[in-house]
Amino acid sequence: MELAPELLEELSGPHERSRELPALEGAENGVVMRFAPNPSGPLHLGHARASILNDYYVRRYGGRYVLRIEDTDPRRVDPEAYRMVLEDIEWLGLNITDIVYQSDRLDVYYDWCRRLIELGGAYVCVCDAERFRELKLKGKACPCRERTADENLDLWQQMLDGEFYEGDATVRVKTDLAHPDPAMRDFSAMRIVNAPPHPRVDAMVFPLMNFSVAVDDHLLGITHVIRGKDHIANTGRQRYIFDYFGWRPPVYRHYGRMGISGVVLSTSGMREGIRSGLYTGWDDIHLGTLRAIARRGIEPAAVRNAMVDIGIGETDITFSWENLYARNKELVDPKANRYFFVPDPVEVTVEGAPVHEARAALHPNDPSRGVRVLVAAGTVLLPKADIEGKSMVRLKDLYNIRIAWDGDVPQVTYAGESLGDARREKAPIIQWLPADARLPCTLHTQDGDIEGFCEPLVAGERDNVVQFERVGFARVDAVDGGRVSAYFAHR
RNA sequence: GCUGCUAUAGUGUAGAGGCCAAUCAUGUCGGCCUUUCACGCCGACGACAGGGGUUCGAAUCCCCUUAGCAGCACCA
Repeated sequence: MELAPELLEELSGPHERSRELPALEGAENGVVMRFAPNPSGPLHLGHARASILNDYYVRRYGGRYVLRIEDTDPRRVDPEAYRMVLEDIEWLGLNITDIVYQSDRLDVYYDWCRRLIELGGAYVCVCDAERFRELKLKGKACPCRERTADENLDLWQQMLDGEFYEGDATVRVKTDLAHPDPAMRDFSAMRIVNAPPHPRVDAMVFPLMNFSVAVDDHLLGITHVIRGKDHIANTGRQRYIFDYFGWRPPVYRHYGRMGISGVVLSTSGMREGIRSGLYTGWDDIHLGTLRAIARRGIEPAAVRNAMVDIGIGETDITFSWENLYARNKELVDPKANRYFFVPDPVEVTVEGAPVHEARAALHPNDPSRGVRVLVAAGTVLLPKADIEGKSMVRLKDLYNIRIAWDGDVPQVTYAGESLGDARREKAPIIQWLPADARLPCTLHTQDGDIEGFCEPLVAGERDNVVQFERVGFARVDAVDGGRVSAYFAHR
């Protein structure tokens, strides 16, 4: 039998099952796109949307995908972040073809800045920033605007020669002081930063984002830019630079704001929390970093599918953890082995029970994977919350027990093996563990840690996502001296 | 305040004047299956922000209102 190609594709992985996004104008012959993070910390869900959406279109149309590290603000560069950003990109599986560090390109920016000044498109402003702001809001020119190109060239050289201190001079792009949006008026292109020193380059004059971005987008041949709408004003500013040089700007798409609840997202907030001990590190599960959700057992393809589902709409949205979990579950459910985890355990001896060997499938939909063998010799561990108030329960894959309550002390007796009996009495079927074959296990959740025990075989699942039956999916993070540490993903 | 963008079910999304008493996913609720409250299957619930226009006809076009968001840095 022949399989249809689209079926084959589906069998090849859950990767491309997501919906189709709108076409990009002018992309038919391939695209050059970019992901341009600032190396101030590891990547988070906000970065994931930007990078995956761009990645999506590069894969769809073919072309190059440039990773551009935007490290032109020494104050906002964390040397560690260079490594973390690369790690996170690899985790996401982005199809990066080129890597560019802006700190390697300062001479390029200096050169184009000089040309812009020669063209009369920029001037060196030595006004106090506050003073300039007042003038700008009134739509008035500052005195520096009248200087000739030659005078500006001199001042620019002085900036490069270190004859100005930080804050005393800046290069401004001449735009339109009457522009209805004050945000467009004569924005800065170059500035001086005396301290801290840049970790990668010995320099004091740095381009501001709008200048370096415009220059690089042109020089790198970027054809399409997909970014958040917080950049709309920047697009307008960058347009001036393109116009001065007669360059053709890329096609821009600005998607709406994405609110993410329940986690900390701001880099400064995360850093402070880590410093103060509130968080264990960049992968603390209360953070929205990719390494944090990876630790929780969320797969990169789930993030990708969730982001493509969200798309590039201009509407502001709230990110749905629920939807992400659903995406993850469809990936993880077929793979995850099943095990028993007994939270908040009660140890009981089952009166009259024969020694019995339970054979529980590692995966109910895939018998070929085999079974876990659990031997119940009479004393077992049961999840307290599941037996409270019950008179009969069935221990899954084992036998039925009857519970008589002496106050809050359960008296447990053997009630036969019949599954039919359990069904007739509507006895819940619950997980359990032999008292003598168990591993202490901590299940870390965002709401706190749950202590309990799990099957010994879980020790062999380090770094895998497993399903603790009736509890949910969890990633086995560490196995240390017979103790299991797992992170809850979702039900 | 100024400038601009957006507004479809709980959440995300499709829809570019008639094919929409509005798509898909997720969710919730029922049912089936099942030695997990997983997976799978079946069914149900649930939305065009409000008001005016234009048109034979509007979720789709225009205006107003309301709401949300973004920018107004010598950050990215």
